[in-house]
Amino acid sequence: MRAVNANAHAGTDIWATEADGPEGLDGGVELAVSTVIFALRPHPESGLMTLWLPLVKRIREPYLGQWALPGGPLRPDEDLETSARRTLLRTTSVEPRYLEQLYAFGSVERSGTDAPRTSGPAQPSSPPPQPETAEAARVVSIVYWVLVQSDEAARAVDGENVQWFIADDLPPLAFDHDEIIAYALWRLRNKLEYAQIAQGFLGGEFTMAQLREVYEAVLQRRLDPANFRRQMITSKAVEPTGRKVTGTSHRPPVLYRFRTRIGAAAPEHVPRVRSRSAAAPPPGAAPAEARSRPAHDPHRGPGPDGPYHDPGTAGPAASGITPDLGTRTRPHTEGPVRR
Amino acid sequence: MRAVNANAHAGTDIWATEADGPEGLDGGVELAVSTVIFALRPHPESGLMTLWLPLVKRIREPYLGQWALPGGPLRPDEDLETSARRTLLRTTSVEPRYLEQLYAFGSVERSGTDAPRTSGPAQPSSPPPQPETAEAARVVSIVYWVLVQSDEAARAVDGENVQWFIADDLPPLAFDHDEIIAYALWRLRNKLEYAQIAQGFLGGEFTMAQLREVYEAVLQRRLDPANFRRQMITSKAVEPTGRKVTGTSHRPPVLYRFRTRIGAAAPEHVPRVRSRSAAAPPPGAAPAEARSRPAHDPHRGPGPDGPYHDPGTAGPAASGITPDLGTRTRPHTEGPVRR
DNA sequence: ACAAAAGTGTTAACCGTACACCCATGC
DNA sequence: GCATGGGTGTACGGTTAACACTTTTGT
Repeated sequence: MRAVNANAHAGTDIWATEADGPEGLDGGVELAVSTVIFALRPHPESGLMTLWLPLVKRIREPYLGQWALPGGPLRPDEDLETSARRTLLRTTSVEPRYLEQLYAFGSVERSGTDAPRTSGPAQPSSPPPQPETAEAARVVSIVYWVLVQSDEAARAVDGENVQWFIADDLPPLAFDHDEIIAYALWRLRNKLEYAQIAQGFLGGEFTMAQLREVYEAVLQRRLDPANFRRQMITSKAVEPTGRKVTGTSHRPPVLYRFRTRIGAAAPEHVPRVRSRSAAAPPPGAAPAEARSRPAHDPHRGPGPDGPYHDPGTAGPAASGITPDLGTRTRPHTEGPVRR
Repeated sequence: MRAVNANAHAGTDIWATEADGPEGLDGGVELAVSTVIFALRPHPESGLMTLWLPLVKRIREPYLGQWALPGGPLRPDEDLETSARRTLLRTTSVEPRYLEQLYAFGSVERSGTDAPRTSGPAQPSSPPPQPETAEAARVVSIVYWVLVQSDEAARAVDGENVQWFIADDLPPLAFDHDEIIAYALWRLRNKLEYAQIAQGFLGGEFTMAQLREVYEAVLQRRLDPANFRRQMITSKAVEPTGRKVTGTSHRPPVLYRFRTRIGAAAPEHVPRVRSRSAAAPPPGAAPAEARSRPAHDPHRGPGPDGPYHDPGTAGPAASGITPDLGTRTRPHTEGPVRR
């Protein structure tokens, strides 16, 4: 790669060859930035750590009164990421521990009115005739996903129109936000397996059990403590701080920290790693790149990353899609298996 | 995932809680869609298959005369992907075999003028003061990457202002297009390892040698023919058609086909797989998600996918980042190693 | 002592890798 | 027959996955 113009930026991406005259410059297309914010909190019933996210109640017509993702129009003097951070602050008053662009949603149909929108996932097909409601301008939403530390999120009380919900059990949502969230969830779960984003939910120091709890909560499956520890240690992702936790009524656990901090904004390129059965992503909605896992997330900037997973097809190299991390479900607290 | 409002679409992503009045609705922010188009052609010197991509010469002021990615403004009645396809047709007259959203680039600085744009990769930092050139509206570019079949691309002759270049040896580019291409290249190479996008360069039938040639060209390393074949076969990615190629001056090779076709548009969630040393992505530019591994690419729609790779950090599960595919470099045509 | 969780060891199965070797065809 | 890929066999080594076992603390 020969970066001739080092640090080139700016970019109008011009229709260089187009002899097009004034041509409709985004006539009527608005740009919004939305955010999917994740935090871990104990489940009200089981008490197990679970994924939660905040939604805001709409106070305008299209979908008035329904729940939607926090977001807003992009300001002319504001970067996309900055806009996402501003939304985060505004709705939850907490700082992001991890932030990354998810995807740009721009179907013509995903406009304002909750009209027809016939059926079937966003298939290529032909542009369906617009519903009656003529107004409602077209909006392209660039969505970011964010991780916030659990205890921080706990402090932030729900505001007037803001409320936290369990990510896997949401109320009816406005627009295509259910698909967006499904995609974000998929990305989070996928990326957790190859990138060190778990620290997005943790503080600077933590025990192996806490780290494992994050993985178990996000991946929704139990992990073998012994294998999990070894993998985290041998992967060089974490290192012991030397300190311990006392007063636990059992052997005092050692505290660990991540060797490298994850940023919160640029596009990144992550090396893919593994993946379990690669649960097919939500059929309808989301972006493409995400599968993969990509691994990666340099600037958190561009790119869906990676290693995301595909709708179903494995890849050539995908021959051995095998489990990973602490693997197996292990008896744990249920049944008289062990001992 | 409880899809309450099945197939919800539309979406203005409203600043629901915002009590903001008329507030600057995208005052001056324009939306463009650009495309990074890849095709394989033999290298003029070595004759080896190499990655090429078409660029267009700018005919307007910011960066007049320089090479840039094909693209144009988003039409109000056009989907993002449709816009990308239109650009592809316009510049190369070929059909896409694979198409996926790469990332949305929207830094405030990446505007029109090739002014200051100080230095350093797009770091969070504070918004640098705008250069003198007051005009040049701000543009947010949603970039797609596309794969076209080699022989098709070969037919398309270079137009007036369109010319194909070797992907790893490009001329100075306008705007931040060099970073965008670097990111797209990273994504292509990364995704090839876990998704079946190789068919984006091939026809319906091909020999193992041709398929391997695609991998070797994109990944820029030789693969062991024996192991490569086994992996492709056992991964169920391809299957023999029963037909053979004759007149080869050696044992006639069997023809294969992919078991599943890759689409060309929705966001996808791809299961991550492996990755070699996970070459760090280009520092400056790109998106975040891309790294990794990611896996997945449902709709080609949203999300960087995958398995992208990260700038450097491996993931927890990334413990065993090992090679894959046919592996090793193998003597091949050089030196008297074999036989 | 006992419970409970932290942490260590061990082993079988699987997969990636390397590389020797056989096969089929044109010249 | 011989050169040239196409295609098969196989053994080594590293990693994963499962699970038994030891350590350390509070009560």
